[in-house]
Amino acid sequence: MFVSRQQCTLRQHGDRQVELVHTGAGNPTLVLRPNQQPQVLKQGERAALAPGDSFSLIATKPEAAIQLLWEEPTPQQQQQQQQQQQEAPSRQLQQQQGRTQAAGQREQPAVAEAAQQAAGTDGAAAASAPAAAASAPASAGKSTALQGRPAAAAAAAAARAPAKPAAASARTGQAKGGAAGKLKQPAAAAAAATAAGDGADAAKAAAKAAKAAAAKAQAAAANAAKAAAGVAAAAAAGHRPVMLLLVGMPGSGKSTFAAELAARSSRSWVRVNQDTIRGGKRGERQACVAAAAAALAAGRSVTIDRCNVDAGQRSDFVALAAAAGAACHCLVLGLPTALCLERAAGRKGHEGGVEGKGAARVVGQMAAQLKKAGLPSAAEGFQGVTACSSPAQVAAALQQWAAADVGVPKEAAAGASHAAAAAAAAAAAAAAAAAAAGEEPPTKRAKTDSSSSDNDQSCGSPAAAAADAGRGGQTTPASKSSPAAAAAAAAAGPNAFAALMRGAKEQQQQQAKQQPSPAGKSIKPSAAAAAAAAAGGPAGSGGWSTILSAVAADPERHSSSQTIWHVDDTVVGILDKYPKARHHALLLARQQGLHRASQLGPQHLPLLLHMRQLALGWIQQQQQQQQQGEAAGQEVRQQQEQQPAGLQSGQQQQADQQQKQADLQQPDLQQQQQQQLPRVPAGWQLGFHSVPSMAQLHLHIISTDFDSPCLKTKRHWNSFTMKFFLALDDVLAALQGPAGAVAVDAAAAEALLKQGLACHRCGQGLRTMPALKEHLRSCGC
DNA sequence: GTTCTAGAAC
DNA sequence: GTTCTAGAAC
Repeated sequence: MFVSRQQCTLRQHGDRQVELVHTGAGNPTLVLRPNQQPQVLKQGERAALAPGDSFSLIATKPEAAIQLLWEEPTPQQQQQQQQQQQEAPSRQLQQQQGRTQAAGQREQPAVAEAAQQAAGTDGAAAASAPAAAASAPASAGKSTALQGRPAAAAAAAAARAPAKPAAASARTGQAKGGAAGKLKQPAAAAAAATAAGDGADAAKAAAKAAKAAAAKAQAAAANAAKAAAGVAAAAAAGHRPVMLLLVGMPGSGKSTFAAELAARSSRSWVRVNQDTIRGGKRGERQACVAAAAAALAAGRSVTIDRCNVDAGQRSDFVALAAAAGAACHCLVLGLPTALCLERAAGRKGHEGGVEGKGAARVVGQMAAQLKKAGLPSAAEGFQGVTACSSPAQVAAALQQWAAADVGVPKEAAAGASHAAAAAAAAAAAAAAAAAAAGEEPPTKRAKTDSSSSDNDQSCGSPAAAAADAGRGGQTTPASKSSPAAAAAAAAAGPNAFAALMRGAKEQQQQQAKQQPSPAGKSIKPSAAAAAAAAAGGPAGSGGWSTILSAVAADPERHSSSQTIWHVDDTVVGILDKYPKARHHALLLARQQGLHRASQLGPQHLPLLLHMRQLALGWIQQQQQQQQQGEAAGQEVRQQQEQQPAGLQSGQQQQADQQQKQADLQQPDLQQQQQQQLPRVPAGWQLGFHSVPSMAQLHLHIISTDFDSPCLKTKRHWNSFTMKFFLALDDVLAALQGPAGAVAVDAAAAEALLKQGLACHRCGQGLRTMPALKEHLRSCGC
């Protein structure tokens, strides 16, 4: 199987229409865009793109190729554009400043830049698909094409090209580099003068410093006041703004993350960047604080896109958010220094001038500062701190942030249709329950945990916070002595699955009462269930078998339950009511009538890839939570000391170790190199049951420890360890193969469930389930 | 999917 | 006697 996925953002391209054109050898390429249905692009087909579109390309075969085409403007249009640019550069700058980076770029076309990069740096990738060049349509003259470039290469080049607002084009040479170095803090000046023994100057400097401090306090108070009013108004309208403070060295992808988040999220995000805060030029931190306050005042969420290397630099923003009543989260983009350096050195037109040969010095300085300062801590006032140490983790964090609605109050989320409103509501409910029971809410608990170590990291990703809150509600049920506590406990109590099971039964009973038979006797529940099953799907013979269909059809109805961890237009993620391992979740397809893997076809590839991405994100959250629970503060400090980059976490070490195990388990390195999708971590498996008991296609996400009291029977065991379990990647391969389908022999699959028990690791046969479980505990295989 | 229970296995 | 399984019921 070959699946290559690349993400990129299309920059403004004048007023020209931009299109993706498939020029490959007949293998479809998938085009994914936020808030749009995935599009399968076949040979010769085109997809129109709007300026600022963020999109992903998934090439399903190496020879698949995509070209970016655009209509050349007429001379008259060119003249008109030039005139507009000459007349209103300042207006353009102002407009750019107020927009997201992804949507506001009016610089040179990304496609052209991508082509330049491809010619210079991506020759190998381009050369990997000579067929694409040969098959490129002769459309020159009317359009300009990236001739001979496969989709993956084009997308990779575009993705590597750093996003670049128009402000950068207007930046003067004077603004580059050391503007920040010329700034002096009043307090520092006063201290210096005092140390020099200059009494009069010292007094002047002290007075100046005091005046500056007073002015700063006054400005902070004013900022907080207007921000608080905006946040309160937005909250009343159902969308409480949040602040996301990014931490990372140049080249770590902060700006790209902010732009992508703005493009993908249903929230309205404002990106505050210190490099462009002063009319496109670098400004002071306080200007960023003011801009953040203005964003919150306007009811918008805000990303703080600057290095934010130490707690001191972050404190003003945290204080602002706290004063305004907005949740403040921290995301650390702790990518390896070498990678950041490579990125920074290779980019052109960076808004802060950190590029080319000069980038090494800046990146080095920032790396040293970050290492010295250590990881941000929730104790600084963050609701959550998420540390990413690889591009894959950053991508997962982006996906989570784009999908989650952090900070949405419960009452607002109840009627919201946004993806993770349910999770946010669950978190709020669990927090209320914990508070009513005299406990700290999850967010405060995170602070307490992290306070055990200055450098401890807590993982406060949106969904992780919700999941954490959910578990808290389960393990520490609230007292029902007060109405508030009872309501909260009801919201955070038994999960949706249990409620649904009860609901289905009650519904059957009600139907039986309301529809007496002609003889005056009630219809048996089993008859009603059979009717429901016949209408709802092929699986099962009771009402329970259609429960998942009910969740998939109407997740909002069950939004008070913490078992729902993800909702979007195509899938719903829930925790398995009866987990067969320490970690076990399900991703439900929402398409009606889609019940089992044997119904899948190539048209479902976007859905399955989407599920795969979500599943990996959920796994990462579980790993983070596990790491958070296991890691003592001392261990974390030791790990940080061992990592030169200063940001690589214990979690990454664990991931690396798992990756090594995965490598050992998967010796086909060539295939792995071709397959550019992130791999499923060792110790986890994703897949479908060949013959599911329950209707509605559901992907199992399960850890392979199989350590759970709910795993009781031979059927349970074999359903996850035999070929009865269809691995997602095998399903993807089958759908891309000649058959384009998953072949399932139901009778053979059922027979597998009755075979003898054997350890999934060492293969040892065991006679009974208790013997197997004892073996799993003691064998260490 | 789980729970219940009769009966086989030990 | 207890433990465990398999199938019916839900």
